Amino acid sequence: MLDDFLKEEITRVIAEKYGSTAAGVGFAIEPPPANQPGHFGTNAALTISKILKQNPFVIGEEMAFCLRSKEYAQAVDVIKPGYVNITLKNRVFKKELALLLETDNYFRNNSGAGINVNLEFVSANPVGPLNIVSGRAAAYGDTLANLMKYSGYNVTKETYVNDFGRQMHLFALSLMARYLQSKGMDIPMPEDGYQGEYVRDIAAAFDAYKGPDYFKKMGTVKDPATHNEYKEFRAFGLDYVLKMQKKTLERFGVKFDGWFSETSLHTGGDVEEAFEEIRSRGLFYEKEDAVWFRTTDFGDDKDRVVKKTDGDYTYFASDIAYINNKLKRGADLIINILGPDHHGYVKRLESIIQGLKGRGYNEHHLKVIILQQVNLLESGEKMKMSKREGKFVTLDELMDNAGRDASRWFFVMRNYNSHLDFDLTLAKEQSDKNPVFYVQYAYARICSVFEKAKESVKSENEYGADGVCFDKLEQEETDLVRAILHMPYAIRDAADKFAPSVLTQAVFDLCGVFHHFYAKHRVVQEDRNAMLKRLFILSALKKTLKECFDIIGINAPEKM
RNA sequence: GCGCCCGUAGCUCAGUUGGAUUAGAGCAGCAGCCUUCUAAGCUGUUGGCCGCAAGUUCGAGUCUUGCCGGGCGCACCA
Repeated sequence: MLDDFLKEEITRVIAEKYGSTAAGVGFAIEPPPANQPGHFGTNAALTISKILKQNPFVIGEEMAFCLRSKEYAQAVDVIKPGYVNITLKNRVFKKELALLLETDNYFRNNSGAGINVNLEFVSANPVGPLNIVSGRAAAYGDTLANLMKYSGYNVTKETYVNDFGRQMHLFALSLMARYLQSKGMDIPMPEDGYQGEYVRDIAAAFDAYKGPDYFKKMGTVKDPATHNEYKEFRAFGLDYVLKMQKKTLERFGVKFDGWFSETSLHTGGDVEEAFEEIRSRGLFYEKEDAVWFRTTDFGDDKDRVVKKTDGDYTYFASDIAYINNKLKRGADLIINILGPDHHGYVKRLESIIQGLKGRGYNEHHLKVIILQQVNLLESGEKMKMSKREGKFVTLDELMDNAGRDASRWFFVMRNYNSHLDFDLTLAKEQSDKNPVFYVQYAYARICSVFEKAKESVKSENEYGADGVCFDKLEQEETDLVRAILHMPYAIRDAADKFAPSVLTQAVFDLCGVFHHFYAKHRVVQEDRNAMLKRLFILSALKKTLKECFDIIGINAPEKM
């Protein structure tokens, strides 16, 4: 990466001239503003001037003097407060592009080498179709997983199936009621039951699966919750919904390494094992016949019940066991992606990891990411969603209207701490307002250029690094090359910040630079040297975009 | 009342550990560009007391405090 190379070079210069203390101060490498010279600029002189207590401009001049003698430097300028801008020789760019084209892992880095990450996301109740809130989590989590893999992390993508508690129970009762109603029985839906139309569909599927004799066998149903057949409805409903959710996610391009059942934590002894660990640290106590976790030790508002007076475990108990289970499976870093209604839960999760592993465990071991809410707009109006009432837009419906690519792009284009407005009307239009078309169009255009070039260039080898001349580059060519070479940096940055939006932004910018270049310069043309040079640059761009699209999980269309 | 997130252009958002005498994009608005590799594109232009007020600093959209406004959460529910 060129950014890294220059950072090392500048650090070396600082160390030689001003010593190791100054070299330890952070600084930025960034492209200078359009009206300033240079390919890369640094504010290093400004940041170290604080500890050196010297005029930053003088420091900048001294640094520039050292840098000018380097073989890669064409020119070095020092600008007003003390910015040092480096203009690189063109052959440096050519060499770097050649490297990009030759290496398989050019866009990868090692900042997360050897770290096992358990990345949990979606984790929806298995009681219905996935909605757009899960959609945002799915797109975000999947892209983050890809980014972290590019940074060398060993990532396990996992989703948690809440098949143990009250919601599952209500769903099973709802299903049973719909089934019995379809048989003409006057069975009311449970209070807070699931009213969605899809429950009737599942009841019909149950009926088809079991056959007509099943109903006769059931006898009179007084209390569905204690009826003999309750468990069968529950099992069937769970299985049906999970298959449905898996299908939706598959269509969305998201595949989990594991679907983890909450029930298995209770049947497999994980709960007691985890409790033992926390109890041994003296963090549990009994009060009013319930067991409490002293989470206030870790900054929580109040202590939390893990085992109720009636002997049942709370949902929090499952979480304790689940985190313990993840640790046992070798996770060094546990990432939880949660919905906006869960931020009160962060302290509790942090308490768990410290209760299990001891104090001092922090965000390097557990990172909770709260995805802010998705507002669904229709013609600019906010739509209200409620799962209970069965009024919500499903992820499938979204894909029907907007397509997978636009949906995924929209979900990750904003950072996780921003509310996301998703305008259905806009997405349905599939118009140029949609940024995903802008970037895909760039890719299709490049493919089109290569198609056209076949008429005048026999073999791809002709525009390999050896066959092209970089002595002279147009401004738009230099801009394009710089934008391409910035991408590995953007990928690492996006992973470090858990922010896929950094990548979509960089891709969008890169495509803008390309469209600008395309409008100004022809690729296929009489001047053979210029043509080959541009084909060389575009082949690097094509590879770059393809990799970025793969990370984001969108298609790279050759024609549009 | 307490806690978390957020207030930047008409709308949706960028703005890296404070720094380029001019705060950036996209959409919307206005004005242009297709005998030439895809006009889903390009070019130009309009539009900002960066919520308000103090403080720290040579320097604040960025840090501190207070206030105002919006969203969400504060269960022996999940």
